[in-house]
Amino acid sequence: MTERAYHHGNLRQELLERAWATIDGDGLDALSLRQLARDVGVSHGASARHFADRTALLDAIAVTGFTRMNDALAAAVTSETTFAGQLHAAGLAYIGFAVDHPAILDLMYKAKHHPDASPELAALSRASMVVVNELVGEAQARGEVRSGDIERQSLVVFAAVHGVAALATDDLLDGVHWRDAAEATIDAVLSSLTGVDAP
Amino acid sequence: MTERAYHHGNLRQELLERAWATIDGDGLDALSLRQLARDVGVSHGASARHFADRTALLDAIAVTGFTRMNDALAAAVTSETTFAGQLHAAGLAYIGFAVDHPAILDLMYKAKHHPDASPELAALSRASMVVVNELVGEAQARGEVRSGDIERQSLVVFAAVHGVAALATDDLLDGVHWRDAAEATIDAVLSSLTGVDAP
DNA sequence: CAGCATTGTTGTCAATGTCTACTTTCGGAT
DNA sequence: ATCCGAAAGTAGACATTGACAACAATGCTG
Repeated sequence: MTERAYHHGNLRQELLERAWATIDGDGLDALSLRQLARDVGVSHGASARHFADRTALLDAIAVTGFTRMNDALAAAVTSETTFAGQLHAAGLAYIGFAVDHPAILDLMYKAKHHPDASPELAALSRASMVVVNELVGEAQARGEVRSGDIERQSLVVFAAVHGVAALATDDLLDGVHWRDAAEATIDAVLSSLTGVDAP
Repeated sequence: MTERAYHHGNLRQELLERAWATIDGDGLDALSLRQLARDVGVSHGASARHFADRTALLDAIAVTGFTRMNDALAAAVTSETTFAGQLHAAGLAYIGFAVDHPAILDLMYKAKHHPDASPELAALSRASMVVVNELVGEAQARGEVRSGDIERQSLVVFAAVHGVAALATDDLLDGVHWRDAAEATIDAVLSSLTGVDAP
C-alpha cells in the first residue's frame, strides 16, 4: 500500500468503520474522537471536516446500524413463506442483531431519541416496526390472524421481541439461551394473535 | 436554615439526591461531578470521600433505583389477589417506573452490566424477575397456569413487559398510550400462559 | 484535652471536544 | 498550462472534566 498523501481520500468512511468497530468492541464510552483520529492516522481536528461534532458522527453510525438491521430483517422475511415462519425469522434476526451488536443498538435508539435527529434517522428507526405491521396486516387479511387493530397487535409482537433483545443484552436471561427465550416468546405472542396454541 | 459548617453532615445523601434529580431530569450525560459539587455548594474534590469515582456514585444511584422499583413492584403485587390482577399491577408498575424515570432505568441496567458491579447490585437487579417467577409459580401450583418450565414462562412475561417499557421510553409507541400497549401485551402473554383468551 | 481518623479544600495533571487560523491539495474555468 | 477558490487536513489554543495528592478543619474517643 502506498504512503497516504495529504488528502486521505476516504476519511469519512474510514472514520465510520473504525468508530463502529470501537463501539461494537468496547462500548460507546470507549470512543474518543481524538483516539479515533490517532487510530486512523490523522490529526485530531480532521474529523470536523466530515462530522460537525461527536453527535453527528454517532448519528451517522446509527444510520448505518439501522440500515444493516433493516436489511437483515428484510432478508429474514423473504426467506420464509408462512406468517409464523416470517415472524420467527424476523424476530430471531432482530434479536440476533441485538446480541451481536448491543452497544450499537443502544446507540441507535439513543440517537433516534435526541431532539434534533435527522428525519432520515427517524424514518429508519420506524422501518422495523413497519415490517411487523405489514406482516400482521397481510396475515390478518388472509384470515390467519384474528381481527383487531393491526397496529395494536403489531405493537405487542414488537414489544415482546424487543424485550427479549433487551433481556439478552442486559444479561437477564439467566443461563437460558437467547434463541430459546426468543422462540418461546414469539410462540406466545403468535398464539395470542392466531388463537391457536403453540406446540 | 443555619449556615453550614465545615462538615456537611449529610453530604453523601445530598449528592445522591441531587445526582438523581439531574439524571432524571436531563439525562446521564448531563451529570458532571464538578457541577454536582457546585450545585450542592461544596468543593470539587469533596465527593471523593464518599464515592471513589464517578462509577461508584452511579452504582449507588442504581441501587437506589432498583430499591424503589422493587418496592413499587411489591406494593403492586400485594394490592391485588388474582393472578391476572397481580400480573397487570406489577407490569404497569414496572412500565410506569420506566416511563417516569427512563434515564435512571438505563443507568440501572448499565450499572448492573459492568464487570465489577457489587453483588448487592446484581441481586437487586434480579429481584423483579424473581417476583414474576414467584407469581407464575404460585399460579401454576393453583392450576391457573398450564404446566411447563416456570422460569421459561416467567421469562416470556418479563420480556414482554420489559419490551413495552423499552418501546415507551424510546418513543416507539407512535401515539398509543403506554397503558394501552401494556394492557394489550400483558393480556397476550397471560392468555398464552393460561390458555384462556383475553376479552 | 490530646491525638487521630474523618471530612472537606485547594492545586495540579492528563485527556477530551470544540474552535480558529493556517497549510496543502484538488479540480475546474480561463 | 496555470490560476484560483474550495475542500481536506494540520496545529495550536481553550474550557471542562475526572482523578489524584497534599493540606486544613472538624469531631470523636481515650
